[in-house]
Amino acid sequence: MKRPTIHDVAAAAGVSRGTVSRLLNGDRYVSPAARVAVERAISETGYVVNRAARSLVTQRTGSVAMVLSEPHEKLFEDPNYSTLIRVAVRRLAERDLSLVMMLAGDEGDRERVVRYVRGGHADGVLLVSTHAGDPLVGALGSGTPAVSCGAVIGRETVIPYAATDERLGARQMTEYLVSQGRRRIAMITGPMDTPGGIQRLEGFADVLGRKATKKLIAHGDWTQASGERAMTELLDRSPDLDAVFVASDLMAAGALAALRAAGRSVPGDVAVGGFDDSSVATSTHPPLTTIRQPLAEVANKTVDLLLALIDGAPRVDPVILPTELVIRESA
Amino acid sequence: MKRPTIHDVAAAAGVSRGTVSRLLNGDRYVSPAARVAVERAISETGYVVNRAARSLVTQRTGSVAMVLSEPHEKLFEDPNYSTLIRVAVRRLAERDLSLVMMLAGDEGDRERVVRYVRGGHADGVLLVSTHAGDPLVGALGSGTPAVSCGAVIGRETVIPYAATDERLGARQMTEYLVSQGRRRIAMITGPMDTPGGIQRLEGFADVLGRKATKKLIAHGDWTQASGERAMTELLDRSPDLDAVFVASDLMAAGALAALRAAGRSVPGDVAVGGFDDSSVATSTHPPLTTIRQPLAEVANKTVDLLLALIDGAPRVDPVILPTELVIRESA
DNA sequence: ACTGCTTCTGTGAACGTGCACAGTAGCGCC
DNA sequence: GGCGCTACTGTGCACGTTCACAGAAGCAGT
Repeated sequence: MKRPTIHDVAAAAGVSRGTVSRLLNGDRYVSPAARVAVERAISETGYVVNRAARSLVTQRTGSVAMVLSEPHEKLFEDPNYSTLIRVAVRRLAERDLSLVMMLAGDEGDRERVVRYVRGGHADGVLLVSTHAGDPLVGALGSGTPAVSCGAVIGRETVIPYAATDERLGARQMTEYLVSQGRRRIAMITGPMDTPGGIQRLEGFADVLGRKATKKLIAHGDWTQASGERAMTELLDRSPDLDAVFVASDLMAAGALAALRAAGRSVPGDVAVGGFDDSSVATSTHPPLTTIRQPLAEVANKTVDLLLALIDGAPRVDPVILPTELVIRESA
Repeated sequence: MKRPTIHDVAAAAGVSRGTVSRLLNGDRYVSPAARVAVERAISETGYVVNRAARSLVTQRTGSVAMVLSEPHEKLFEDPNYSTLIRVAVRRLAERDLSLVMMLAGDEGDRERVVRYVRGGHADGVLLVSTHAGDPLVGALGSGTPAVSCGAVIGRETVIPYAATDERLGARQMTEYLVSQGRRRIAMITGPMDTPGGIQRLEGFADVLGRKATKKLIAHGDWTQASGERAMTELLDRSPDLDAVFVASDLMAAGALAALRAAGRSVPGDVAVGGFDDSSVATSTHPPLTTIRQPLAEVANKTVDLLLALIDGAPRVDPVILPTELVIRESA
C-alpha cells in the first residue's frame, strides 16, 4: 500500500536507519552481515529512496535543467538538439541526475527559468542555443553551475562551453571550393548573433581575404526558406558566381531550390557547400558536400564540464573540437 | 546568503508561516492586509518555495516523466518528438509541473525508468514511441497515471492516448493516387510493431482491396536508407509499378534516390506519396506530396489526457485526430 | 450576556532523509 | 587490566513545507 521508507527497510533487515543510509550512500563501515541483510530487505520491500526527503537535507536536487533559448517556432529545426538531449540524459542518468527541460523562448518563460534556477531547483544548468545578449545569462546568477553547448557570444569567459571549431569548418569548405577551381565564391550565413553565424563567416573570410566582398555575402536565419531567399538575392546581385558556401544544410536545401528555379546546374554551374551533415544533406538532389561536426563528442564534453563544476571544480576551460569535410556531389 | 524560507517571509511580513502558506496555495481566508504584506515580503526577500519540502508533505513531485522508448541510434530521426517536447514543456509549465526526460532504449534504461516511476518520483508518465510488446508498459504498474502520444499497440485499452488517424491518412493518399489514374500502386511500410507501420498499411489495403498484393508491399524501419532499399526491392519485384505510397517522408527521400538511380522519373513514370509533412518533404526534388498530421494538436491532447488523470479523473477516452492531404509535385 | 457563525490567524506535528555524534565491541599491545 | 585503535551501529536533530486543529475577533440574533 504505502511506499516503503528507509524505516521499513531497517526494520526488515533488523538494523537501524543509519546503517541502511550508509549502505545507500556508499559509506565504508558497513559489516558484511548487515550489508546482505539490508540488500535483501531492499529488494523484498521494493524500496527506493525518496529524493525529496534526501534533497531537503543534502541541499541538492539531483536534477539538471536544460534550457532551450530558441524562440518557439524555430525550435528543433536543428537536429543537433536531439543528439544533445540523448547524450545528456544518458550521461546524467549514470550519476543519478535527471534532466528537466525548460524553454526560454519569451519573457514569461525566461522568468520561470530564472525563478526555478535561483530557487535552487537544479544542481546545474545546461544552456542551449543562447544568443548574444540574452538577458537570461546575467539573470541566472552565479549560485548554480552553468555551461553552454556552443559558445554564448560575448560571454565566452563567464559561461564555459564545448563547441565545434566553426571557423575551421568554414575554412575547410572554402578551401575545398577554391581547390576545385571555383573563383567567384559566395556565402549564405546564419544569424549574426550566433556563433555559427559569426564564426563560419570568419572562416570564409580567412580563406578568401579581400575577395569576400559584401556583394557575395547574404544572411539567413537557418531556415530553408531563408536559404532560398538569400540564394535568389545573391544570384541577382552577382549572377556570375560559381560556388556558394551555405552555413547550414537546411538553408542549402533552400539554396538548391533557388538555383534550380534559376536554371543553374549543381555542381556544373554552381558548386554548393553545406554545413552540419544533417539528415537533409543526403535527401537533397544532388546530395550535399558538407562539414561534419562531432555532435556527440561536443555533447559529451559539455556534460563533462557541467559535472566537473557540480563536483566543485572552481573553473573549467572551454573545449573546441575539430570538424571534417564530407564530400558528396554538390561540390 | 542562505536562501530565504517561508519563515523568513513570515517574519518579514509580520505574520505566521501558516498565512504565507495559505497565500501561496491559493486558500481563501487570507485578509487583504496580510495579503499585501506577504506579497511585499516575498518580492523583497526573493523567496521561492522549496519543492522538495513541499513534495515531502504533499506526496506529489511536481514533475512528469517523458519516456522515449526508441532505441538510441534512431532516436529523433523523427521530428515529431520536437513538437511534442515543446508543447509538453509549455503546457506543463503553466501548471507548475516540470518535464523530466528519460530514455528507455535498453534494458538498463528501462529498469531505471521503472524504479523512478514506481518510486513515486513523477506525478505522471508520458510515453512516446512505445512499441508493441514493450515490457515497460506492464512494469510501470498502475500507481502513476500514464498516457501515450500515439497508440501503444496491444495496450490501447490500458494506456490512454491521443493520435492521428493513421488509417485515414493512408486512405487519403491511396485514394489520391488512384484518382490520378495510377494502377499499379506499391507501398513501403514502417516497422510492423508500430501504429504507423500497421495502420498506414491497413488504410492502403482498405482502398486497394485485393490489388494490394504481397508483391507490391515492402517494409522499412523509418530510416532513409531503409526506404531506398525497399524501393529497389519493389522495382525488382514489380518493375511495372506506376506509384508508391511511402509511410514516411524520410523513407520517401530514400525511395526517390532509388528511383533516380533506376532512371525512373517522378512523377512521370512513378508517383511518390509520403507521410508526415516533415521538413524533408520540401527539400527533396521533387517536393513530396504527403499527409500532414496535426502534431501540435495531438501533443496538446496527449497532455490534456495526462492532466485529467493527474487531477483524478478515473479514466479518459483516446482522442483521434484527422489528417490532411498536401499536394506538391511528387504525385 | 450568551450562542452560533464566519473569517482569519498561529502552532504543533509529520513527511523521509542524511549527518554529526555518542557509543559498543573486538583486538592487539604494553 | 588498562589503553588506544579500528570497525561498526544506533539516535536525535534538522531540512522547509503543508495540513489539521484550536482559537481569536467580529458580528448578528436571541
